Amino acid sequence: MSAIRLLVLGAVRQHGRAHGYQVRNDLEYWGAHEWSNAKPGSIYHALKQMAKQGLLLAHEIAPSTAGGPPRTEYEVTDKGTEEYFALLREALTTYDQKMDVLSAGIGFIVDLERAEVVELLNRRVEGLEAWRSSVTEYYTPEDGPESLGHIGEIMNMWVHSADAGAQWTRGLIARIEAGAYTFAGEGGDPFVGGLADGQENPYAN
Amino acid sequence: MSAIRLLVLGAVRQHGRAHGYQVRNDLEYWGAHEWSNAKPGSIYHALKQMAKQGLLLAHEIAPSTAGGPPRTEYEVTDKGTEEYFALLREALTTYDQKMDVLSAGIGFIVDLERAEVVELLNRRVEGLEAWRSSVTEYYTPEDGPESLGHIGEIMNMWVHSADAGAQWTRGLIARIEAGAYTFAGEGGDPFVGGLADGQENPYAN
DNA sequence: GAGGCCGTAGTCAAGTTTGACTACACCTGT
DNA sequence: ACAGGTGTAGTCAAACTTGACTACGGCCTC
Repeated sequence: MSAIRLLVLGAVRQHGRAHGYQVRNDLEYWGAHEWSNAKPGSIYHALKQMAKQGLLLAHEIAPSTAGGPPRTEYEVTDKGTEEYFALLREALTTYDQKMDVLSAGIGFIVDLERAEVVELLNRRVEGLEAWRSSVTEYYTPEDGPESLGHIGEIMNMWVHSADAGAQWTRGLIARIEAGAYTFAGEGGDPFVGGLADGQENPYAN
Repeated sequence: MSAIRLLVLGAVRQHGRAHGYQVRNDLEYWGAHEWSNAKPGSIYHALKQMAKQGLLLAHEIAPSTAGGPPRTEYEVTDKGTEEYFALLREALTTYDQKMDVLSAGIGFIVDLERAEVVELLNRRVEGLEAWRSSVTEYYTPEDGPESLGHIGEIMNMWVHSADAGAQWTRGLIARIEAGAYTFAGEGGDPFVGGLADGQENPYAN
């Protein structure tokens, strides 16, 4: 899974209804173009594709109010919402080393309830630990680690990075259990990481 | 940069002359299909593409000796060797979080000289540290980290992972400086992570 | 000895990603 | 008033990736 669908679905969902350029701006505001494949072409492609698959509803819209060509606005359908939450849960749970997907998941984490988030992250830690031991078994065979030569350093890096990932995840779990942030179903203002409609982007170049 | 070109160039280079299936097998032996995009289609595509670009020389070869369709053998050209070392150096130096590229670089690290490797890895650590401080400056603005809400956790993850990467790199540098492994220009058998011509792959499924 | 399976070697169409490009409207100075 | 810059919105071809598929020979088995 690539991060783009989750990012685009989440961005559209936060606006209720959004056109491509708005999504593109939101994602740039999050720095997503730096840690994921959220580039213009990919964003517009994802929008069209998901509209074709019924995850988004496309409204043809008259020429923009702010210059430029006419634009298409999108809305998330029920099916799209289902897909969104499936992707979000998967992003938080899977323990492979895809930083972009995990980052996207963290960005939308407050759309889930606190208890579920803790459970998903715990599953992530478990997966990471299981994977770690399967790797160390593989690269510490009876004939000793030297048999792998410098190739063993690759495994070493994986293990190191799995450990770091598990440690970070445990820290996040602790913060969340201690009451940090406001999650779904907890009243209060949900934190929205997007740009309001007229607000300018302070981080744009 | 994706890891595939480096992997394919390196694999062909180790054999001197290799056909696609051989490369595919080598990469599977290294587990590369698990941590990179080294899947059949990508491998054959990379071979053809690089042949078209003059990085590889393609020899049309008669029907295979072991059943199956006729095969094409490839050889790395001078231009390809240049590209190979450029990619290898870049893979070891750049500090972005692409595990697949770095893994591929580690796999071929002994094709460089020990002193250069240490220098490249030191550059990697420096880059990581510089990037870390630029991120922490960005997400600890004067109005405090709270302004970012849970989005700050994304930055936190990056920083955590940069720290882990730097720490692992320092460990590797120490092992290499202490004399581990045999590098280019040091005589001795270079460690070859490939399969010899008739050898079967013990890790194939 | 024929049918089926396995290993070898590679192809292909469909989908995705990339980065440069287009097209339009507003603003700004001269 | 109009040339050029800037911001808005999106398109496009080329490249890359994916995973399922083809095609062929040898081997086993009944």
